[in-house]
Amino acid sequence: MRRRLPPLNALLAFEAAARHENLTRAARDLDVAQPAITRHVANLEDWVGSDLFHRSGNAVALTPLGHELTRDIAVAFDRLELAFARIARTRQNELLIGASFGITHLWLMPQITALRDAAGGAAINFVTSERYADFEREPVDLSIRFGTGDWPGKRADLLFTEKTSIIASPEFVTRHPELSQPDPTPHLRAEWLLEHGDPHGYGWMTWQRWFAHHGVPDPVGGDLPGVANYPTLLDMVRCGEGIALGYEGLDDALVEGGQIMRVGRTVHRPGLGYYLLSDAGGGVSPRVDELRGFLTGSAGGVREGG
Amino acid sequence: MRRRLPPLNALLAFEAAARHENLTRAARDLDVAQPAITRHVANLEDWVGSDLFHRSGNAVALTPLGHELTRDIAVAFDRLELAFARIARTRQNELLIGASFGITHLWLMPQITALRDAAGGAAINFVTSERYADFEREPVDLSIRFGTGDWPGKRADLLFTEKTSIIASPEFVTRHPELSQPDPTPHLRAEWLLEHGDPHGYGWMTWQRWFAHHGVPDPVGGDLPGVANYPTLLDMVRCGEGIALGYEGLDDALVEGGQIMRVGRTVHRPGLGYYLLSDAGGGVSPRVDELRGFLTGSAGGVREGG
DNA sequence: TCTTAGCATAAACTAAATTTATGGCAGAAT
DNA sequence: ATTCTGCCATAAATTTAGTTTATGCTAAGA
Repeated sequence: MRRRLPPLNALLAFEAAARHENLTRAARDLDVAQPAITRHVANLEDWVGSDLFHRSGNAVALTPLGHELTRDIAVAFDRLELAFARIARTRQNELLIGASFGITHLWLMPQITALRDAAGGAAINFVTSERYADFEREPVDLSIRFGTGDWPGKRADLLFTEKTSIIASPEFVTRHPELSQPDPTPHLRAEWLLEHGDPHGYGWMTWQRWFAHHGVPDPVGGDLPGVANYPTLLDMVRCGEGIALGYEGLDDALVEGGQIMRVGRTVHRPGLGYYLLSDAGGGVSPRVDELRGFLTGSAGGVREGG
Repeated sequence: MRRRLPPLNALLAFEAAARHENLTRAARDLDVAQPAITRHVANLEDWVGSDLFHRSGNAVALTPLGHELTRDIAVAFDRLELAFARIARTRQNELLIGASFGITHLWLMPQITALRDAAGGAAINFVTSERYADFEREPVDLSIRFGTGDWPGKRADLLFTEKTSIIASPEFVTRHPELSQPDPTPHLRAEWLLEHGDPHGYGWMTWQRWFAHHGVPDPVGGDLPGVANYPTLLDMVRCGEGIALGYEGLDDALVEGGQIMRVGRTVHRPGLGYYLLSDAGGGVSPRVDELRGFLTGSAGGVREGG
């Protein structure tokens, strides 16, 4: 198994040149003289066998091929940077966890003390974002994501499977008796619906999907304006501003406290749920293993379909 | 935005050394003398600030840190290799599509001629595997995967949302009248059930999930032995060897031909489905764009919830 | 037309990578 | 025990790849 790779330093120079679309600036960026870049780029073009830049006298512009390569090279370099950034943090006994606002505030924060204990002295930091792609850009040791469990190259441990139901404040339900029917879905009105923002790409349950699943025509024409994060959404429901889709595991505290209630039948989409992602290899930092064990245990050791 | 990366050639040497856990063989692998490797590894260890190998006189063994780094570095190099492999194929006017056996045989092959036309002269090749992770190891231009649409760094176009139902041969149904009931799920017997192999990780509908979704106790204790691929599964159902879960879009031909029939209610898990994956940047090869356009169109231009 | 920004080329130079040569350590074989 | 073998480390010599300095050319803008 012998690798077939171009000269790596040429890649570095090319990537910088592509980033700036300007060889001189790339040279400044990398702290070398301009002809060094010229040479590296020419070298790479030679290796590839095609031009990566169009030349027009005093300027360069990426060819389509150059564009494609740049993306792939940048991704590879990003990975390397991340890997080294993460081990640097590990040696400082820090742990970074990535999760959405909802998971962070509604599930991680309430058990923060136990979490710190489980991490055995490591400092735990969070990076919260509604865009899971962001976790690929941070040196996270663990992250929590919604999906099917299919993340190539990652270990994925199931935390909870998705179980959703309509949630509303008790006042809202008494004001609208149709919500107390066995299946309130056909009676929902567009103006009641509150949505968690831009979740289509992750397969989260949306109102659109809710109606599709129930075979009921969607009372909303297109997309609903989304609330920025899930805790805010729950707050709005609590205050009676409308109804939303509640996730078991995230709305439990409010339900048990009687501030919101679930109406109608709970929908279970088995195969979908929140997963705890970590590095596939495992065994790197015992801290990570401990924390993973604690978190999966804390989720109730839920098994699929359970 | 200045990158903070270790000397790249040192990474190359280290990765080879780690792969072999033997500096001498790494040197042979890279066609250099052994001390070159020693030097590079020492160099990298210096940069990182920790040992990556344990030394014991005449042998080396990776430290945990070394292991972790190796994985990450290898992934990054794999990406680079793939990127260059792909552009090499592109220049030979070849297109590579990755898909499961089921998708390949039941959906792509029947429209192969149109496909070739859409690709405008490019040679189309397929890599079929039931393990989606394999597509990360091949220089595919397009791939078809089941999931939520959340693939960071990739463009994902929805082909079909998941709609599943129980399928059986007409003979099987007449032999077992309970299958003709409005909801046959509670009456299914464990010995009838045929399963598509090892699909848990992708969120595919399995019998376990089917029963969980219907709130019916699973008649099977644990896992069912899986049939290796979906076309075979359909064949077995057609021959009356049992019943299975049929995917709309894949079993259509057999259903329309009357060789199998769907019984009971179709389950729609909106948010899950087959997606066409391509490079996020786009615009690289016009062939790819054309083919993507053709395929999404061929899937009926299904929109979510439709 | 002149100026400016930017790339290419050539030749000189430098530093980094590599090799050759050698020594030492550990485990296997005698 | 002793020898042999495989393997890593170190040092000094050497090569090559990367880099710089110097310069010329091109196109766009003042």
